[in-house]
Formats: sequence, C-alpha cells, structure tokens
Amino acid sequence: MEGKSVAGRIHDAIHRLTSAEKRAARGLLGSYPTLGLAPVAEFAQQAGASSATVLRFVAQLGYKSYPDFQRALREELEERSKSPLQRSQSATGQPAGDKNFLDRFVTQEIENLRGSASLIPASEFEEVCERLADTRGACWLAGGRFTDFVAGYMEAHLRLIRQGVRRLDGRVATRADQLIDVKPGDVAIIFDVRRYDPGLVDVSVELAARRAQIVLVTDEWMSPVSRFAKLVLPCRTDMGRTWDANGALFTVVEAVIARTTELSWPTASKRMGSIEGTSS
Amino acid sequence: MEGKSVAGRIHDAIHRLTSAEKRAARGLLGSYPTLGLAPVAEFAQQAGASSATVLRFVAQLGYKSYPDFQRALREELEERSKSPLQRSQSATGQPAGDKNFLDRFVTQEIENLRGSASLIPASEFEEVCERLADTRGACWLAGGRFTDFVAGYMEAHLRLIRQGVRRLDGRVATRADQLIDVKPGDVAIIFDVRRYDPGLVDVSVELAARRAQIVLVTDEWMSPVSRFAKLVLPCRTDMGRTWDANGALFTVVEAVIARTTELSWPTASKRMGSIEGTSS
DNA sequence: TCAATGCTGAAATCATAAATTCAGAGGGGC
DNA sequence: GCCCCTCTGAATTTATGATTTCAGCATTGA
Repeated sequence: MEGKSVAGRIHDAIHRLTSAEKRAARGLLGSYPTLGLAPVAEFAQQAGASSATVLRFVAQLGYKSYPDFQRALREELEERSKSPLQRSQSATGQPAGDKNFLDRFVTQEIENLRGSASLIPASEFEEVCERLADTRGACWLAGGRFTDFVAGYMEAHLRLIRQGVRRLDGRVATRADQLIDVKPGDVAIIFDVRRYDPGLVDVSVELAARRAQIVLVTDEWMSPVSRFAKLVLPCRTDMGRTWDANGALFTVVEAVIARTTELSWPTASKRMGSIEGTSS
Repeated sequence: MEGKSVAGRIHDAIHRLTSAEKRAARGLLGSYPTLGLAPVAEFAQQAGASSATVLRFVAQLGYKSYPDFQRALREELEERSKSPLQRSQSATGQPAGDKNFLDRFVTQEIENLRGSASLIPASEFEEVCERLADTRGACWLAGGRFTDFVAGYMEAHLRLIRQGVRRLDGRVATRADQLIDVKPGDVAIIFDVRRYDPGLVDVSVELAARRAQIVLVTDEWMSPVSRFAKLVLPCRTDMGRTWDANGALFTVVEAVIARTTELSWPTASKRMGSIEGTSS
C-alpha cells in the first residue's frame, strides 16, 4: 500500500469514491501528473469540483495531506526520468546475461552523453576552456579513487599544450606540501563523483583559501566540492541500479582538451612541436 | 522571451547569474523539472542555497513570482506529454540550430560509440569478460602514453572484483623484472592506439613467449600488437581531421568491467564487501 | 411525500510557504 | 593589503493556499 504509484492507488480506490471525487480522479488521470502539481484550487476548478472535494479525494488515496500527495507525484516523476537501462532490466526480468550487453551498455552511455551535453551550459564549458587556455597561473588537478585516472589523462594532455600543469597525488601526507605552491589566480580542476571523497573537500577548502579558482567535474548529484567551485561541469553517470559510469566525464574532458587546444593553438603548436619525439 | 522554455531561459541567463544563483540553476537542471515543482525551501536545500537565492534566481529568469515559475514548468510538462513526438531530453532547451562545440563533440563521440559497438562482435566481448572472470591465472595490464590511464582505471576496478591484478608500468627498465612472473594461462590486457607504442610490441612478444593470452584494446586501424592477441576489442576513435578520442575505449572498458562483475558476482561481492567502498 | 443519510461546496480558519529586509560576509579592484 | 560594493542567507513580514466547518441539497428507502 505504501509504495504504490499514485495512478495505481487511484485505480484501487476508484469504486470507493463518491461522484464528485471521481471527477477529481478523472481530471487527474486526464492530465497526469501535472494537474496534481497545481494548487488545490486550480486542480478543483479544472476537474470541475470544489477544493474540499479534491482534498477528500487525496485523503481517500491514503495521503496525509495535499503536500504529501504532491511529494509522491514529484518522486514518481523523478523516478520516471531515470535510466532506461534500469527499467528495461527490471521489466524484462532478465539478469542481463545475454549477448546484447555491450549494445545496451553503449545505448545507456549515449543517453548519458546527451544528458551531459544538455546539463552543461555552453557558456560554462567555454569559460572553462578559456580559463585553461590562459596560462598566467598554474593549473592543478586532483581526482578521487577512480576519477584520479581521468585527472591523470587530462594532465597528460594539458602538459602538451601549456606550462605549469601539476597534479595533486592522492596521499594526504604530501598534499600539504604540494598546496604550498598554489597562488591566487591559479586554476584547479577537481574530479569528484559519488561516493564523494571527503579528502577532496579538504583540498578544496585549502585551494579556496589560497584563492585558486576551482573547476569541478562531477556527476548529476553534485559533489559537495561544488560549494567552492567557480565553474562546474556536471555529467550524467547513472547506469541503473548497480552501476555508475564515468564515460561521460571522460568525453567531456576530451572535449575540454580539444577546445582548449583550439583556443591556445599559437602557443600549443610550438610546444607540441618541441615535445614531439620525446618519449614518455 | 515570453514563450521560452525554462531550461532555455536558464541557458540564456546563466552568465549573468551570481555564483549562488548558479548553484540553484545547476540543481534545477540536474533534476529537471521536478526540483522546480517543490516548495522553495526544498529547492533551496537540495541545490545548496538559501530560499532567498532561489527566489532571486527565479526572478532572473524573468518570472514574476515563484508560483508563476512553477506554472511555466507545469505547462511545459503538460506540453511535452501531449506532443506526439515523445522525444526526450534533447528536445528541452535550445533550438538546435547552431550547435556549440560540446554538442558537436558529443555528437561525434556518440557515432564512435555506436560504431564501436558494431565493430566488436558480441562473442568477442563476452569471451573477454569470461576470461577475466576466471581468476585461475593472473591478469596484467599495460597501456601507451595516454591509454595507460585507461589501463590504470581498469586495474583499479578489476582489483575490486578479483585477485592477481598487476599493471606493467611504462618504464622499459623495470618491465623485464615484472614480466618474469608471467605464467602460462595468465591474461594480459594491452591498450594501444595510434601512434602505436613500439614498446608495447616488445612487451607483447615477451608475453606471447610466456604463453600469456593477450587481449588487445585498440582503435579501428589496429595496433601491430594484434598479431599476438587472442582477443581484440577495436574501438572507433576518429574525430575528424585533428583529433582522435579515446572515449569509446573508455566506455568499452567500463562495459567489460560491468559485465565481468556480473559474471563473477559470487566472488566479487565478497571481495568488495571486505574492501569496503565500491563506487566510482 | 417525508425523513434519514451523507455528499457537496461556500466560507471561515489555520498553517505554511513566498517575499522582503537587513546585517554581515566575501570578493574584486585599487 | 585595504576598502568598497555586491552578494548571501537568517529573520521577519506578508500573502496564499490548505484545511475545517457547516448549512443546504440530493439521494434513497419507507
């Protein structure tokens, strides 16, 4: 009873409802779930009933109050907009043991990429790249347990196109030493996805104290580091129940690298020329 | 101005928002449109800002009041569910006319992902995962200049689900020492994209001599390592003239990790439990 | 037709959410 | 490094929306 969808509850309860209450039910089903998100008065008017009736209707469905009912609708809506992979898996009941695994994974990842692109405002993306192409300050990178490799990948590329790139390694002990060199106006790129690394918050506090500008690359649930960040690039990582995937982070990083290279081509091309032929 | 979608207005306005207002904007984009349908206080809390800031943010978007803003969201939602073309997120927001850099990049990357999925036979993918789920032999990883970070990312995940994972670091000097431990039946995952790393061919020769089974992750032009490989996962990396992108490699690696984890769940879950701390 | 029952909505009340204010913090410029 | 100006969120006020009440109306059964 508790965990049922609102529409489900309506169907269960509809015979118990009085005729005016049924009007409310029909109204809601007719433009579901929007009408339920409106104020009671509007719901009532649209459904052709009084506010009091709508309230009684909502009570019949088992909700403690109208706001409580609205919360249920919102949660449902939120749930619905989540990953198709999750739903298809649980819907078919397949333990996903078949040969389509890669296809399904890739399909979901494509959704995440699209989602990320629309989550990131163009101006934000551009600002990040411009900031990176400006080589007056140094550029620091740090990541969490897994994202540290993405940070490393970015570092390796950034080193080709600009000077002053340094990575903060994961060992807490040495971080203090490294942070000593941070100057106001430096830029710091932090990678943090859930479960968020508390150490990165500490680092960010310190970076903020030293007036570095923090660029945060994170997931849709937003690392707490965002409080300190000047710029944020949120990426979709949700892959359904079990997994999060960082593919979108990686691609956004590649896009930043590509764009930054474009922006700093005069400088970068010389640099790359001189590094060329040097082995790693 | 009047008839614009809320998401569109956010993108238009984001550059003139103050930083706390941006947090509100990001919060809303992150769970769109649900968060905006919640009361101000909840919106504020979820987005990590104060109610006052959320109200100012809404005013910046050009709405007369918070209820006015919510009405707009509801109408949008209603509109979307009525329209026969159910097209998802990409429909929200921009007129899709002139595409910005990130959009173009992501679009291209999506092509690469699709291409990779069709380039890799399902049976090949499945065999790789089964081979990795079989923990009788050790598992070695090595990558090139940039792909080494992808190897590192994979190593970090594989360590969670199985024993005997080791990475060959890039220094030629120490490689011989590390390779001494390779036993027949071990599996080695090599990452190599163009410009191919000659060192990796050397490593592969040695690995082959020691009867290790080589899994090669490469690009569509095929690393020379493929001569020694038992299994190959080719990925599309082409981004047009200047760039290659390794996003597809990364995603294929994540798919392999996910599938391998599924296959070895009985073992892996215990391991992950004892290591504590699982997500990316 | 006349009770009896209980449904309904207008109006009154109450609660909660929105809007405003303002003191203090933080950031940017000189 | 200091000052000024803008931004921020806690506290307060205002407004709006949720809830309750109750008189009247409809329906049902005798």
